[in-house]
Amino acid sequence: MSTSLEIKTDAKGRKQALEPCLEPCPIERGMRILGGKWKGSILWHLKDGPVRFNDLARQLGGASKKMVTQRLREMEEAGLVARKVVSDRPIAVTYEITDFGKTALGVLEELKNWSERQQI
Amino acid sequence: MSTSLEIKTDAKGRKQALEPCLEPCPIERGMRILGGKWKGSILWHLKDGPVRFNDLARQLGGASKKMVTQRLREMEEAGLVARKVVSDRPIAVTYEITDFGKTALGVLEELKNWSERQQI
DNA sequence: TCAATCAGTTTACTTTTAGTAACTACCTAT
DNA sequence: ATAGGTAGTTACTAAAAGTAAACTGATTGA
Repeated sequence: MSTSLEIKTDAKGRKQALEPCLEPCPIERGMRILGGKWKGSILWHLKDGPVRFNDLARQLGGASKKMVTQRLREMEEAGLVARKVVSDRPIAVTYEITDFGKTALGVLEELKNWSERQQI
Repeated sequence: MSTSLEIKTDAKGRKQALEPCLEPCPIERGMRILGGKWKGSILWHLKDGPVRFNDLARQLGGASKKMVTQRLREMEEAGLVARKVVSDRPIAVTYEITDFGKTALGVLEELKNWSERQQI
């Protein structure tokens, strides 16, 4: 009476999944790119324009610099953000969202709206 | 030249964030509810109707029963899924998505579509 | 000179998560 | 009796994620 069509019983009566969710199913894959702690928030903070490292760390009050650095590196590697050295002399670095990063904003927008609908 | 309006320099020249992202900002809150490993996939598998524990574990090939149990408990507590004992005698349990759980499907749909657009 | 800013890095831990594999306990069919 | 099903637990390990706080090394302003 199970509604799932994906479980089959073979000739010898053994059960097996026909379409086991291969480890990188789209939802898991997406979660691994956007789902780390702070990643969503970082991307969201960059959506209106480039932000400098320390400003970002301050806005994410609660995340340590190490965390922010680590996440930014991962996100750089994933192509979601770009690091730009604006000037040395007084060294200045900004992080900005890439075109690819922008494609993820829709997901975050949905997530944000959804969270906000749950009043707690 | 920073584009962010949220950083202010006080009377003594010290910088501070005006709107630091309070730890539970909507995006982080949402991620904590939907973002655990396997949670998204579990919810997605339940979207077409109730599924039994072992079927679910099989479909999530890769997740151990322990993981599946743990996630299901958390999701039950969050009100995303409901556990129903269908029969004892031959014991049978199904998990089904709640109305609240259904409100999260939009987010997952977006995430899934987004992931699928990145061909890798 | 002293203090503070920039953008991090490093150290030294602690906590959380994920994972395997074996086990419970009960039911059913061979 | 044995093998397989149901739905989980338990014990233990390994890896990942997180923390605070100190430290670079250069610059800038009082």
